[in-house]
Amino acid sequence: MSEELLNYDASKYRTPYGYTSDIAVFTIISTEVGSYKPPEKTLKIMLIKRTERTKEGDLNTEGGKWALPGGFIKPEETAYEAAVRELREETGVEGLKIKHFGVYDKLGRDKRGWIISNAHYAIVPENKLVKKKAADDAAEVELFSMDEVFQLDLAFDHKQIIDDALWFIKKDMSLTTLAKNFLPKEFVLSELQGVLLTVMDEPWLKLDSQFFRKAPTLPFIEKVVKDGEPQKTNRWSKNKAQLYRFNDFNPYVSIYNAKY
Amino acid sequence: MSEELLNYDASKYRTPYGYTSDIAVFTIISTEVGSYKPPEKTLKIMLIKRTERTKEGDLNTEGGKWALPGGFIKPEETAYEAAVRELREETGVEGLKIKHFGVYDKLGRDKRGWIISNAHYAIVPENKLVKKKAADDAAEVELFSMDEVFQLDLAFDHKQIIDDALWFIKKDMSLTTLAKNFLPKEFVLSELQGVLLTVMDEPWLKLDSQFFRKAPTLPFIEKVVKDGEPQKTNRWSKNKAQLYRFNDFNPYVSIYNAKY
DNA sequence: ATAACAATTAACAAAATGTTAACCAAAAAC
DNA sequence: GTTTTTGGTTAACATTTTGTTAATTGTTAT
Repeated sequence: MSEELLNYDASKYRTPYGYTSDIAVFTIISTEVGSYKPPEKTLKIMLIKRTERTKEGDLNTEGGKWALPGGFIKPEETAYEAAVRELREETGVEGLKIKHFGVYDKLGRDKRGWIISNAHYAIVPENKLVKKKAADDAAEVELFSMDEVFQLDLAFDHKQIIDDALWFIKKDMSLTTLAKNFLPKEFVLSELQGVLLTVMDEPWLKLDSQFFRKAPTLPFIEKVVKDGEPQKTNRWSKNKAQLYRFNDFNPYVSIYNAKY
Repeated sequence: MSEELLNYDASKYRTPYGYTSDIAVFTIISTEVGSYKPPEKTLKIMLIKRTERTKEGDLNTEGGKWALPGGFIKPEETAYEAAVRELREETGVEGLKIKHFGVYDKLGRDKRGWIISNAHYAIVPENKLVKKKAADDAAEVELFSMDEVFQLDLAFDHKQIIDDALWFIKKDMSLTTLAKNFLPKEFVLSELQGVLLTVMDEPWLKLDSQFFRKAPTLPFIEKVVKDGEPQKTNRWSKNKAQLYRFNDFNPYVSIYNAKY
């Protein structure tokens, strides 16, 4: 560490004006498209609308614009803890996958001064989001598709943050069993396929015959079996389909032994 | 002061006491083990020793301990820019791969107060590090192997940061062409293999016959050809070996179509 | 010369993949 | 109540990619 740290002189080095935790909350919404058809799935992000005025009646910073949920971090908590807290306050949901993916610290990103944002993404299974409620300073909470969100005039640099979040979520979906956070405990292969396709677009995923042949051999999912009987459902289709669940196998891949 | 700034109630939210950028600088050191033998490669990390006392003669925070290079970020720069600057100051090298990988913000990690560290890793090809020089407040600069570093009593939470950095570098080595940052522009397959093995430990990489058959087909490296003639070298061996270089193919892998 | 050695290259059986077609049970249509 | 359609799943098979072992090549050390 350089000179600064040793002879730390607060007057010499300005301290940040604030440290915030922002969360890009993603969910996948299923819309019924007909009975006994797999529903259409769309990736959505939750945004809140900033109030025009503060409680004191002053004009609010970036008021009226849509923004990521989040807020100032208290000294006694970490950004991750703040994200957990904020997410609970905004959506009423706990125990979700939350992950840090970046820091936004460019001077000027927030007109109030030098404010650092520690950005996270979170995955909410769609059924959990019914409990969502507008929080203290949020006039409205709404879900937007990715197409919609990039049409909006977002607060601060939140467009950039969402862009990056989307990139990370795509990457994590390809490389980890992140998909399980979008799915019920026990699911059918077509549900998994649907989730993957909302985020990734590998062409072979769309080819049912290939996906349905390969998927059962994946080491991180397994058939649900009860009393020796494979469990099936006809949740989505006329024909009974095998239920699967994620096990705790940790997949590992590398570009040096992948196929191309 | 803008209107926004006035409405900001600083008393409500304490501000961090400082915002630092720390860099885990990795390099791979080759030690000759005999002529015409591929040298032994070891992953090393660069640490600096904090001085016992500040220039004013006061006891230095965490003085005498080994620490990651880094320092306070100025409001007008981003953490990334600070990392670039610090790395130049500490090693005299520019244009290197630097990547953010985490934030450390737990209260108590730095005894001086609420200080947030934005952590990066950097990759330095070994020949570049000869230019290293002790910087202003660093009594010493030294390279440590991973075994050595975890024996040391490091300053702050830098042990944790290095642990995490190592994890990220392993991951990035598997999933990106990060290896090219450890290698010269044109390299031989055994050099690539050596670099990969210092960080990853996939068993098949060690099997020469498999590695040497697969590697030439990897889409992101290509044979160096000049005037129709494949370029070869006998840098490391008696027999001439084909030179390769990375091209700009961007490899993409996924756990859903990998082999296991 | 010849043995040793690193760096390939060849050969070939075993496994995985891409592709097309068949199968099956339950609705839905007739 | 028979037939058709639909989603989920298997079967079959040619093609490609692996894992493994052996052979080849050019260069030094002896």
